[in-house]
Amino acid sequence: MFHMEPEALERFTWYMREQSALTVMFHARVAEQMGLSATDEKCLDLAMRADGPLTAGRIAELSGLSTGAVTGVIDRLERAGYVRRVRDPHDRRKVLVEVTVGDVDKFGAPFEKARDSLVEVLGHFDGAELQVIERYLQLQIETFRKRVIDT
Amino acid sequence: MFHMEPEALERFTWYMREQSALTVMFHARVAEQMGLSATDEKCLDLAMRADGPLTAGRIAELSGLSTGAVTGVIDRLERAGYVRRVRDPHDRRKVLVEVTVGDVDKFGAPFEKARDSLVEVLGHFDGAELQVIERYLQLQIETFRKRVIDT
DNA sequence: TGGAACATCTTAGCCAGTAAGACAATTCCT
DNA sequence: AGGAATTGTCTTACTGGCTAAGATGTTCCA
Repeated sequence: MFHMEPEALERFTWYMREQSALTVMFHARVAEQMGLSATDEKCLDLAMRADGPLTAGRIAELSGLSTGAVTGVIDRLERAGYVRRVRDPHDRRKVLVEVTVGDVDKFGAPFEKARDSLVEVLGHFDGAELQVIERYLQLQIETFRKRVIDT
Repeated sequence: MFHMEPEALERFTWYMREQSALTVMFHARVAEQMGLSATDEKCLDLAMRADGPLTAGRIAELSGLSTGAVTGVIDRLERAGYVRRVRDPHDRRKVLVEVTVGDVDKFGAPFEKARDSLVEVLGHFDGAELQVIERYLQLQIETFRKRVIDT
């Protein structure tokens, strides 16, 4: 455990904040590019990052929207061709939201640009350094989720 | 320059994506905690991260909202006590939006938790490793802004 | 000085959001 | 097994923020 000077912590806080703002802008770009509202893109992202298909109700929970709003979201996503409604064969009350776009990472210029810039950034580091960065990212995600989101 | 295996790139892409989703959730938490909509919080964040006070019009540009919408945003932020309207003495058409909350980082539990988890994460690295991470963050922010946002 | 350009605010109309309840399927309980 | 309670989604009525267009007040410049 290394003790950190206050100025260093301040710098890192600034990085976090900056990264955070850029991320919000990025999502706005992606949504615009895909012809979706921020809300719809957010829900689509949830559906894509999930293991299996999500139910409409689960999307409501995860997104914080009402179930009625989610009905509208899925309507629009379905009309735009990004997802498909499938009734759950085991419980026919449920509606499974299946993402129909094979590889959405390939969808839209912002994703490609993001991927490119990631490659460019990582190209500046050697193997040992990449290990440090990877450890940092894993720890950061895990800790942030545990301490900030899941509470 | 180090050549990267495809699986490693895939892992890093996943980290980016995960971080991105967590960030969006974080902003939602902050907004909720402050009693603001996502839009209002986004605009307040813009005003806080700027060097000097922003004009209403500049906030419209940066946020992508119409000027009419920004009028409403500032109304709500002002009523909630986060900002104050000040007419620009040099150009009295302009409205400068002054953030009135001294240190907004101290505002709300989510910010504190985020700060705590940052300290916790960084505590797992020694000085040399922190330098690598800092270099990574700087490069990441700079590259991402240049390649993804400013185009 | 008078008109064009500019910055913000106001207004009307629209669309997405919530809350409450309807409908359909499932589960529980006796 | 059969009716009641529960669950999951959709529908409806209503609210509120957003856009577009125009009004108002200010500055710039010929």
